[in-house]
Amino acid sequence: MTLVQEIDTLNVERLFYLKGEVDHMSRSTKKDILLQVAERLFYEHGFRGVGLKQIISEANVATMTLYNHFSSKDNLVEEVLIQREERYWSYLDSHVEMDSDSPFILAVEAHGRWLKEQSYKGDMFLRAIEDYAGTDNEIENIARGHKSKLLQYFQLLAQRKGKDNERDLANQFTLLLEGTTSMTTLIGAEKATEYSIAMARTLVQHTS
Amino acid sequence: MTLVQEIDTLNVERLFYLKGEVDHMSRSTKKDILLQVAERLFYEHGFRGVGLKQIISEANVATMTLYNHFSSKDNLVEEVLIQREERYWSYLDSHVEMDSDSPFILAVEAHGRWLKEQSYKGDMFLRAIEDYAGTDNEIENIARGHKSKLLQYFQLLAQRKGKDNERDLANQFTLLLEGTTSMTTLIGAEKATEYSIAMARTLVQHTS
DNA sequence: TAAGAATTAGAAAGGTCGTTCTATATATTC
DNA sequence: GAATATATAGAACGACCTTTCTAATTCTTA
Repeated sequence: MTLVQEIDTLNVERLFYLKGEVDHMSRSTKKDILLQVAERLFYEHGFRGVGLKQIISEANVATMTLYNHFSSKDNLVEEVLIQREERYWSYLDSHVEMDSDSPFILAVEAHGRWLKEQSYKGDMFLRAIEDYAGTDNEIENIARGHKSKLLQYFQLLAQRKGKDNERDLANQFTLLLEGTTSMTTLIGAEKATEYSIAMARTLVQHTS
Repeated sequence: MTLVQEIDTLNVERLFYLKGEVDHMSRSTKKDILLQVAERLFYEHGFRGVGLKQIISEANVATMTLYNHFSSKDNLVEEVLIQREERYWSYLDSHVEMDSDSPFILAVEAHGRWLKEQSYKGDMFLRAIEDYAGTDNEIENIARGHKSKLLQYFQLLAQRKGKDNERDLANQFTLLLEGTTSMTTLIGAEKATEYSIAMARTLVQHTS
């Protein structure tokens, strides 16, 4: 059982909410295309900066096809976030060898690769929190859920490695990842990751 | 001469661009109110999430008063960013004692106080870069200018303190500040700053 | 007090937005 | 092959957007 799977068993309700009753096998292809196109456009221009017209146009789909799969634009945003989160965790999971000497460093490296391939410009979840905060929206919940799972991830990792200050270490590494993501917008994923790995090594060595 | 002033002399064109020909003494009160209201609303709901109608309504001014002072919404965004940047730098300048033993720590602390008072939720400049990227807009230039000035700031600080790896240190501290800002959205400025200061101390001590 | 500048409320123009509707066409399934 | 589900194009809706216009009013200042 991977670390992410373990966290999921701790948060059963949230997981159920995330996966819903969706049968992944019988998923419509059109829906997948819509999710993919929407994610790209939302990420590039922001949720509010992209209209449904552009999405259906680039997805080569009729208006009603979108509304057949998603009850509203907000619902589309929600599903985009859920899909992106799943991809992020499977990415982290597949790159972090828990029994390694330094799983923390591996996590930072994996996050760096994710940035290089999927997040060259800012963080979609943070953006969702900011854009939809205070509007009593499910979107914010989903995005915040992802972030608290990140904290849990590092906390559990610290626990596994017998660190006594799990909570502090988890927060520091989450801060490090968030900083790397922001820096990617400024100096690119390559350099940002280089610096964060250097910092991570220093932290692991010199934190009680 | 403070460190920020010194950086400004290095970037004369940009400074001139920022300050323009504006005579701060004869500035209209209405304009100030508009800038203040717009900054608050833009920060809370995003540039695209706030309409001019809401801004003029909360500022208690007429539509034409806004257009008398700003040529467009984009121009309003620009001036809001410029004003916010000025406030940020005077904030940092007034809190960082350059001759201190650890000006780096002071800078992190000052940034933390800025977050607590002015940026409880994300970074306005990063957001501007993301929202307006690729649209050939002055807004992105202003926001990116602010970020590169931040890098310069730490680079100059490192240089002053006789560190040999100025560039690396500057990038690492900028990453740290950006991470703190992001974490503020998740766990609040208080705790985020606490963690970043701890990390900063570790870094200063154990980086060549 | 007279003249010029700034501000006012509100309407109007011209767009785009999210969403719904209609009517036709294409797939899928029994 | 009939029945059911899914997709199509595109018009229509009302709401909201930024920007412009008008004409009356208030403020500033010489």
